[in-house]
Amino acid sequence: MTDDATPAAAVRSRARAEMKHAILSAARERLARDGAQSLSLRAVARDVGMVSSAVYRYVPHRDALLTELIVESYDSLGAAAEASEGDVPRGDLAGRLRATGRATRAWALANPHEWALIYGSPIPGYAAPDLTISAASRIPSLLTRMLADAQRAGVALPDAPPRPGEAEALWQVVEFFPDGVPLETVARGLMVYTYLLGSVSAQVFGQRNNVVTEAGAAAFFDGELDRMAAFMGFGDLDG
Amino acid sequence: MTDDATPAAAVRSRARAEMKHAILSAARERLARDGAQSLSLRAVARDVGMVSSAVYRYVPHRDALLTELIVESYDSLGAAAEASEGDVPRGDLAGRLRATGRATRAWALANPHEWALIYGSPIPGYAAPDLTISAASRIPSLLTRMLADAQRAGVALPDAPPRPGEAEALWQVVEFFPDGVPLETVARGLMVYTYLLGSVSAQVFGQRNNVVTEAGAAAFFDGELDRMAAFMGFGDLDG
DNA sequence: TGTACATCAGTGAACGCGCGTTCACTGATGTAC
DNA sequence: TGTACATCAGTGAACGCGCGTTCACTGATGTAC
Repeated sequence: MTDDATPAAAVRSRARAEMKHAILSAARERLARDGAQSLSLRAVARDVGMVSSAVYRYVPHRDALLTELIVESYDSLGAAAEASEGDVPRGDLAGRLRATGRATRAWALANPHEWALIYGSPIPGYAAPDLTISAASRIPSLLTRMLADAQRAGVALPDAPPRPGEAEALWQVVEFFPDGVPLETVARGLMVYTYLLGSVSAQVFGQRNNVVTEAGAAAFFDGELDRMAAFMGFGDLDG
Repeated sequence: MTDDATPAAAVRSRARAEMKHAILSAARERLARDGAQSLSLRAVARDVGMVSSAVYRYVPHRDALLTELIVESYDSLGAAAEASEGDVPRGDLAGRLRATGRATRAWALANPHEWALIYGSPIPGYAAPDLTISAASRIPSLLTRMLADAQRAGVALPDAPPRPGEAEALWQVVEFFPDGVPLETVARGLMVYTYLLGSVSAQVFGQRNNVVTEAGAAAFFDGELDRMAAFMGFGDLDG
């Protein structure tokens, strides 16, 4: 991408990259502090010590800035979850799910505005480009890998007679799984993912205020994860 | 509240009430069309054919308008869910859960901005007053009533050895249940509620685009509800 | 080595917009004597 | 019955703010001959 044909060009393009990085950092900090609604190009320009119009040398428009932050957020969360999950022995499926869930929750509580940006209400007028869609897949990938590993290891995965319409509804998800994973397992896998996002959102967005005590929130979330692991056929907590 | 001591005063207070109603209607329409972000007092004033400052005769400030819309939304959703759930025979617990879930989903898809207002990312700078908290309890009440009915009817509710920290975490929820409902049931009940909000949000906010087919979304949601019913000990789909 | 030219990051002013909220006011209506 | 007064919904102008985006420009730096 960068034109490094001459030393001077290399210097220029490095400076450009640094400037762009500074802009993104400032935007990231704004987002973390005030949320996506107050993220304006003018504010970012101010933070970085520029006149607002100068930012347009680096970012074509406000939405592009948002897109970059969305991708960064997905990646930051994905990396955190992968790191935690990777520390668990491959055979401990419930442990891998627990690590993924805990890392997701911890990241979300530490970065509530970023969480809201990627999993909260859609931003009016903003259409997420395809770029963001692939960045969103790191957590789902962890889950599908668990299920694939489980199947390879011969763990008995949830199975049941097919429900009407479900095969059609889920064909796009089914394609991500190796052959032979039961449809029931695919459906439950998507449910576990749905549950994970739902529970973490409930916690981050304050929907559990006056419901779950602050002191007990982490312990209850562990319980939720273990029950979801049982629901998924990892371990036998479900009795 | 209204001062109807004289006929004239009655006319005045009726006119006042009508005007306030018109303002709220306009605000509700704005919210439904453009979302909470674009809900401004000035826009509402325009819609209702007033100068912006006149609205202050009826609404003390923008946040109060938001609060009224939040309460209205909770009530509208609660009424819809109660109506559907009420049509199901009391003994059919899985059916009651399914009706509640379907009504919630239908309401949310029909009123996505209202859904986002009450269950989406928090609005920056807005602190929900207590008023909204009680309005939020109609759906949870439906769920606790199902569980109370189940217990009264002698249905075997989920039970398990207590998990560390969970009794402490959930004592505020436990208080809503009749004595003798197992802690495991309370925990799962909260999980079903969490799941309901999470799944509906995922659908309303477009997080299932390219995941679940549009044609199959309703069918898959039915499957989710049935699995949650089984998780709750309603019926024996769980095997 | 020296000069004319090209590049391009950053400036500053401006356009046109919308917002929440305040304030002194008008003018219609009803009330009290 | 008639007049002075009180009430109060709605007006219009203003304050002070922030936003995204455009555009002609300056001035430093590097390039080509």
